[in-house]
Amino acid sequence: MPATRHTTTAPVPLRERRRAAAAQEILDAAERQIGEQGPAALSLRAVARSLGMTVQALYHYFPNRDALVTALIAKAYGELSDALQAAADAERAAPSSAPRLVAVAEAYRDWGVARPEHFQLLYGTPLRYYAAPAEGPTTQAVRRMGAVFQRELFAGFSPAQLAAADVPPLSPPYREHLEQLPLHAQGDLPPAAVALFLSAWGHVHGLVVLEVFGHTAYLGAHQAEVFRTSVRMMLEDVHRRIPAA
Amino acid sequence: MPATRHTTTAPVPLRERRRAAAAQEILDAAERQIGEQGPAALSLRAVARSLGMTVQALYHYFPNRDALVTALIAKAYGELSDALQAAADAERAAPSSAPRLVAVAEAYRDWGVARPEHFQLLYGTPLRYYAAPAEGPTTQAVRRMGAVFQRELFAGFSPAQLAAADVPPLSPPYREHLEQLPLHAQGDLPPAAVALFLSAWGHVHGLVVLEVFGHTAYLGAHQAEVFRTSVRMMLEDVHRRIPAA
DNA sequence: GAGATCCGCCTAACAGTGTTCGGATTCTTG
DNA sequence: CAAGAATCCGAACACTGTTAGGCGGATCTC
Repeated sequence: MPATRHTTTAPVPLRERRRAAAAQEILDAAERQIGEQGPAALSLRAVARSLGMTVQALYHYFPNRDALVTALIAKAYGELSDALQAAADAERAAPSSAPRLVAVAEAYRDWGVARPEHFQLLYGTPLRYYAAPAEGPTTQAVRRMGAVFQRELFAGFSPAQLAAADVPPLSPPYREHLEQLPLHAQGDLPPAAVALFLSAWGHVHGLVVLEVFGHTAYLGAHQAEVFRTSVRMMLEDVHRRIPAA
Repeated sequence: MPATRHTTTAPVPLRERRRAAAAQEILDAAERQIGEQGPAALSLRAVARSLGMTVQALYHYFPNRDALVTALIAKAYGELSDALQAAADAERAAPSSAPRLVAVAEAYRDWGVARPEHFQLLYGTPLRYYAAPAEGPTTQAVRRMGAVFQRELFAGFSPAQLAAADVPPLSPPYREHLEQLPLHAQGDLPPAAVALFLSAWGHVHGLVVLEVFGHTAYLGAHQAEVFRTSVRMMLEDVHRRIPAA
C-alpha cells in the first residue's frame, strides 16, 4: 500500500475539508448535548438525530464513541487552558504576581462552576467503560493547563529562591523523578518548587471539585468566598515558604 | 387502610428478617461487582445473575436502581468514616495531635487508592442519570467523615485560639452562615476555624482525587510521598495561622 | 386443619444504548 | 463518461433500566 492516494499535484484537500467540517459539526453537536443534558447522557444516536443523520454515519468520522469523547475532552481542556491564560493576561498590568495567580485560580473555578457538565467530563467518570488513552492530545492539554498555573505561582522568583524553598525533605529518588519531569513550563524547576506546585494545584483543584460536584452545597451562595479565602491563604503559605531574594 | 397488617402480639420480624437478609445479599453482590468492574459497570441484571435470580426480583427489595446506589454510597461513606476514625484512634497515644491528623489524611488516601472504584462511586459521577437525594443517609455519613478530620485538625487548640486564627477577613453574612452550620463536631467552631477546615479539607481531597482519578499518573510510585509532603506542609500552614496559647 | 391473602419470583415486553454487516446512493477522480 | 471510492442507511445483536401480568408457595386468620 503506497503512502497516500492523492498522487496528483494539488494536495487535494477538497474531500478532506468536507470530512473535517463534518467531524467538527459532530463535535459541536456532541458538546451541545453535553452542555444541555450532562456528559452521562451523551448518546451517539442523539447526536446523529440532532444532525439529521443516522448513527452509522458517525462511524465514518470517529471509529467509536471513545474517540469522540477523547476529542471532546481534549477540546474542553484546551478551552479551560485558554480561560486560565486569558485570566492571567488580563492581570498582566498588576504590579505583583499574586493577583495573577488568584485570577488564574478564580478562572479555573469560574469555568467549572459555569460549565459543570464539561468539568464533570474532565474530572468525573461519567461515561461507562470509557478509558482515556495513555498518551494523546489530552495529556498535552493537561500539561499546558498546569503550566499556566505554575508560571503564575512562581512568577517573580528566581530559580535560586525556588530551590531554597522551605519544603519537607524529599527522598533522593523522588527528587530525581521530579527533576526529569516533562512539566517544566519554562526553564528548569527545582524539585522543591515542583512539590509546592503539586500541593497548590491539588489544593485549588480539590476546592473546585468539591463545589462543582455538589459536595459543599451546604455552603450555599458563599462558596465563592470560601474559594477566594482559601486561595488567598494558599498563596500566602506558598510565598512564605520561598525565601526572599 | 389500617396501620399495618401484623395485628398479632409478636412484632413479627420473621418475614422482615428474610427481607433484610436478601437486601443485604443484594447489596453485597452489587458492592462486589463495583469492586471488580468499576461503578460504571454496575448493572441490575448482572447483580441478579450473580445471585441466581432475575432482574425483576431486585425490584422487590429496591424500588429502582438509584435506591440501591444510594444505599451503596451511604455504606461506602460509612466505611470511609470508620477507616478515618480507626486511623485516628490508632494514633491516640501520640503526644501531639499532628500525627493523628496526618494519619487521618493518609487513611483517606489509602482508602481511595486501595478501592478506587468505591472512591469513584462517591466522588465521580459514574452512573448516568443518577441523582443523589438532597437529604438522606449520605449527607449524615459525609458529616460524620468531616467531623473526624475536623476534630483532629484542631485538637489541642482552645476555642479562643481558634477564634483568633489568622484568616483573611470574612464578610459578615459569610461569618453568620458559618456560625450556624450543622458541622460543629464538638462545641462551637468559630468561623475562622471553619474557613481553615474547609480549605484544609479541600486540599486533602484534591490531592487524593487527582491521584485516584489518574490525573497524576506521571508521578508514578512517588504519589505517596507527594501526598505525605503536601499534608505535612498543609498542617504546618494551618498551625502557623493559629496563635499560641 | 382449611381457606384467603400476600409475598416473591418469573416470563414477556418496551425504549434506550454502542456497535457491526451488507447493500444502495452519491460524488470525486482519472 | 466510466471507474471507484466515500458516504450513508436499514437491519440486526447484545446490552441496559423499567413495567405489566401471572403463577406458586409460604404465611396468617378463622
